[in-house]
Amino acid sequence: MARRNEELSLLLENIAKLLALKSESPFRIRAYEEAARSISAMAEDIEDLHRAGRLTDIAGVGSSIGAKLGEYLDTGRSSYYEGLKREVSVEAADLLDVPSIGPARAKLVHERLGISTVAELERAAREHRLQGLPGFGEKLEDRIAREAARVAQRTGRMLLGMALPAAEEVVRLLRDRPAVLEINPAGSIRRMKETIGDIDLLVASNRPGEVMDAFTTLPIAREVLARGPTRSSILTRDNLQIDLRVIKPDEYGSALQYFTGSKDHNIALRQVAINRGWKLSEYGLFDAAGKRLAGRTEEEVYRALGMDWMPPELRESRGELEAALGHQLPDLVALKAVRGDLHVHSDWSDGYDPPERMVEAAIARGYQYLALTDHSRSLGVAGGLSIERVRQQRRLVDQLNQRYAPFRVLHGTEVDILPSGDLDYPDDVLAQFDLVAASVHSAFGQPRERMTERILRALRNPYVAVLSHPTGRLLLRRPEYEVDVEAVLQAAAQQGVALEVDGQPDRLDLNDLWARRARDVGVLLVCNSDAHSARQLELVRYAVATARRGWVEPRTVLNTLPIKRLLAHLSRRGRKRRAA
DNA sequence: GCCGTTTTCGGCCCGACTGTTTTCAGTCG
Repeated sequence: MARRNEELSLLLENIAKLLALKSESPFRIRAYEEAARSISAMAEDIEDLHRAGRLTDIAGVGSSIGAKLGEYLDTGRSSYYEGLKREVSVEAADLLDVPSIGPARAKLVHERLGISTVAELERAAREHRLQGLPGFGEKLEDRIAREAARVAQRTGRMLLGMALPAAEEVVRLLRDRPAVLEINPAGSIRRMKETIGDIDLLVASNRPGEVMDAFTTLPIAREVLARGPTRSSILTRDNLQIDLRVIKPDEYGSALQYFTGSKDHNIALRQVAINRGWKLSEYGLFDAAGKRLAGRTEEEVYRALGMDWMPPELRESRGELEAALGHQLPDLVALKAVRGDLHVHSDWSDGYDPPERMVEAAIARGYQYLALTDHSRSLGVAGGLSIERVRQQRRLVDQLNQRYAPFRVLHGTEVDILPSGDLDYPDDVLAQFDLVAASVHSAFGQPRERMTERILRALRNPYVAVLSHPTGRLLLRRPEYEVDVEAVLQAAAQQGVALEVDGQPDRLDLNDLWARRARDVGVLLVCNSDAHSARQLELVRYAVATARRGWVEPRTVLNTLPIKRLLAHLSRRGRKRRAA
């Protein structure tokens, strides 16, 4: 099913924005914002909670917000939101997307100048019509003009797969400078969230001036947006904004913790400190007398609060604090635990590199095995393989196995699940593959029941070992298709089919929340790159990161198995299922 | 608007920066 949590979260965020424009009580506004965050972050499906009459169990949702959510879920509308929209210009809420524009300034320009859109704001700033307003000077106006122009052309959030390499590039360029003692990405990048708003870097140094000089003069810096003693921002050639902060070495741990977030995690963590009569900030952990208890390292901060240090991927306020307090954090799957990739394409279908190069790249990564899974015949646009081509490829795979032994090449297929639920090859062809992964690439618009039955039918095929990118979403472009994922999880558990966590940055499918649910249900997962070139084998890191965000441990990840045990697993379950 | 092993009222994470001011409001993370 398409989870509606984001939709409801957005509704509350929009209400919060309109309330801000009305200069409502900041606490009321924050209540809506916090409820929105809870709903977006929680693992449960909000529709399930609503059916169970448990909406007010959600942190930050009381009777009033609960009733509004209920109304929206029942009727698809919110009379409260619609009333607000009549009262306040909805477009004006977009002004809040412009940095340096908050509720007060948005309200002011809206009421005094009738400005409702970002484009109007930009024009007004360029025509110097803002300067007369109270609190607006030349510099602010200039800044608004630039920021509004950027917002007008940008798309908002970016993929982790775009943000992380940019951040790592800056880390590489700065880490060997003498003034840089430590440097890390912080924020949602460090937590490996699937999309990123801002790229934040943290540096520990006693010589901030030198660090800022180095940062603002980097060759990749196209423009310096701000330069201060502790914080600077650049715009890269790729039009990405990167913020860098310099921290005193003694405070680096608490600062890294603080700027890594998530915000919800930090609020909850501060509460743990407060409960002990202490205070936690980015400068350290302090007792009631103001004595500093911790701050040099993150480990120190968490330990002083009675917890184990936890990987950033867990810090989403989804139970990790309780687990850390009870010393029961999961042993997360790590990239180095992956022994092979079970989903890659070669130039036989829509990949870029020939099978040999894919194999060599896999060997170079230290893998024991690789499954070539080119597309099946009906996927014409992707060069899907005819049955004859499948036979030819089998011979090539046999040769590759001789040539690269003991490395093991599995002859696989990413076979299309046709709209009927039939697979794109007959069983006698499927029987000849070492590994069959099935996936949906067509008829995305099928109604929920039909799509669900289509996928369940594919899962019942005894040759199918993996379901690839199970929900079909493309981040920032296309939502998941309508499918009862819970039913798919249950069927996969029952049939012993592994569900993929696809590492393509715009897929990350299953996502972290479904991966966690899969873990809880006892479904086997597989972290794949879905590489379409040798270079893309590295995308498996995003699959692993997504699984880690889902609390997944190595024992439930198929491709952490060494080759012998993997082959044993595939043949054992194959025999059992064909017998059944 | 939410919330409660101090509570059903009175708090709500907290500090820095910027630009505008001349002591502070607004914004941000």
